[in-house]
Amino acid sequence: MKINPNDAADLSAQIAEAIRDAIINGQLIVDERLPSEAELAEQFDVSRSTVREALKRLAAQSLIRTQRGAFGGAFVNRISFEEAHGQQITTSTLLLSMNAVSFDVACDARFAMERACAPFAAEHRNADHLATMRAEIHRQSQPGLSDESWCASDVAFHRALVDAADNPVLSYQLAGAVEAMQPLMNMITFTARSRERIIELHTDITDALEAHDSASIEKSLIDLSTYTKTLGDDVIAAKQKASQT
Amino acid sequence: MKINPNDAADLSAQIAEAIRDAIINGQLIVDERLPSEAELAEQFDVSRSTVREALKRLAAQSLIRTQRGAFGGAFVNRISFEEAHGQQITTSTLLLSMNAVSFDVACDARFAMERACAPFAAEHRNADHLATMRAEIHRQSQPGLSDESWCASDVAFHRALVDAADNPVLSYQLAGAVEAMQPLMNMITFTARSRERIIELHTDITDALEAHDSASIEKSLIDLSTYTKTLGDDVIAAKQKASQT
DNA sequence: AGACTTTTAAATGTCTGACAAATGAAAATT
DNA sequence: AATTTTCATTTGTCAGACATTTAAAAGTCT
Repeated sequence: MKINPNDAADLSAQIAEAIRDAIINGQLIVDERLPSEAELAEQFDVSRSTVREALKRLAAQSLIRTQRGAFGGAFVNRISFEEAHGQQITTSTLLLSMNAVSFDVACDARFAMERACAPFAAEHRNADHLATMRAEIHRQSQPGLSDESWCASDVAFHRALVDAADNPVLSYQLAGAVEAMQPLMNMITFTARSRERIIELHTDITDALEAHDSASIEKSLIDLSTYTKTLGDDVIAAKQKASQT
Repeated sequence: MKINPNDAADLSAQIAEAIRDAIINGQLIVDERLPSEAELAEQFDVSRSTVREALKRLAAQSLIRTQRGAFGGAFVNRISFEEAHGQQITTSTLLLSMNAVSFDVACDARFAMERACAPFAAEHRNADHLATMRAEIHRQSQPGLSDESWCASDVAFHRALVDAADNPVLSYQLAGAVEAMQPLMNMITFTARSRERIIELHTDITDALEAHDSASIEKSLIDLSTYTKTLGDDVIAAKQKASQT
């Protein structure tokens, strides 16, 4: 492994990149042990601190894990769906909150992706998924539920729908999108009437899922998306009106 | 900012987490300057090296950027779609290559998400998108095109379709999924006949897009998904047969 | 006064050397 | 044979030093 001296970036960034490339193109395989920090320092002709900073960068991306002690060291990490999922949520959440993404755009994206898994969910859903969804609907129908609990239940409901597709790649992508939307959804204050309408649609979705009726699931999701956007627009309109006075 | 001394993790990981939390929940806003490394070291009561390792972790996630010199320092970074996209590709690519995701599962996920943006693409596509797609189709139809160039052109084609939806959130999510699939797609050796069939479907998709016909786009995408899975299964079957003899 | 150059202070980047703590293998002991 | 102890290796942390970069501040010239 060599580093490009022309590159203007920091040494630790260059070294991290070199190792990352080695992992991506298979020169370093899962669970393989990297040379010790001292050895890497010698190989790259830098100090141990610089190597350590490079390794921390890789650790932050779950590309390696480290273990102390004799026969410890840095090992190439098999990144799990769980880890990737967590990183995706962090990234997506910040992306949405920092880039003034409009509620409509985010909503469109979210429900479009959710709709994408409808055919698979309709085919692979089992009793557990249906039970989870009905349980969440029941919770949602309880009066006096706080906005926070309502939103958490909403996430759980949609998470179950996504998981019903029984496709880990879809679950990882979609659950990330749904959870990243949470801060935006929390903006909305759900009135008793709007909750009622959403519960109706949730029930429609669950019924259609039980009936393996993909088209109806998609139709209800479109309705839900439209309705959610309406709620969001109302909140924004109310805010603008308030700021004008 | 305080760190939890009960936590068993490394100090640098704890500090990174504390700062990350401060960014996520808005205590640190975009472009705000963090205290200098020396000040952070004092605040957290650790050495400067430890603080630096924490900052490198955050930099690896594009949460901060650093600038040298007087009035330099670490600044909260407004993460761009571009950066998020790059990270997503790295993560997704490794996730797929390291976790033995079956070709069918990945294919299903990819085309399902692409189908999700069909309605939006049908509505928002402009002449540029169509021109890009037709140009890629033309390139694909040239004889003697290497497998690599073929795949690159395929990515560009689908990228244009996704971008036609004119939804940055969808683009970011989907383009990541499409590109992450590339290493799996490269597994397939496209014969002249299979290329011909794919070009046919690409043309159908482009025609439907031009006609604002969302349903036809979706239908062609399903056909393309089915056909691609067939090709993948053939390769796998051929490999198994070869390994048995 | 305004434009240009030089100085300077502050900050990150890198290096060196040291010690602490963990950990599994090997050696010693019972 | 089982248990305990020793020990070498490796990461985690610290302290201090110097190099490099950078923009503001001070100085200089027209």
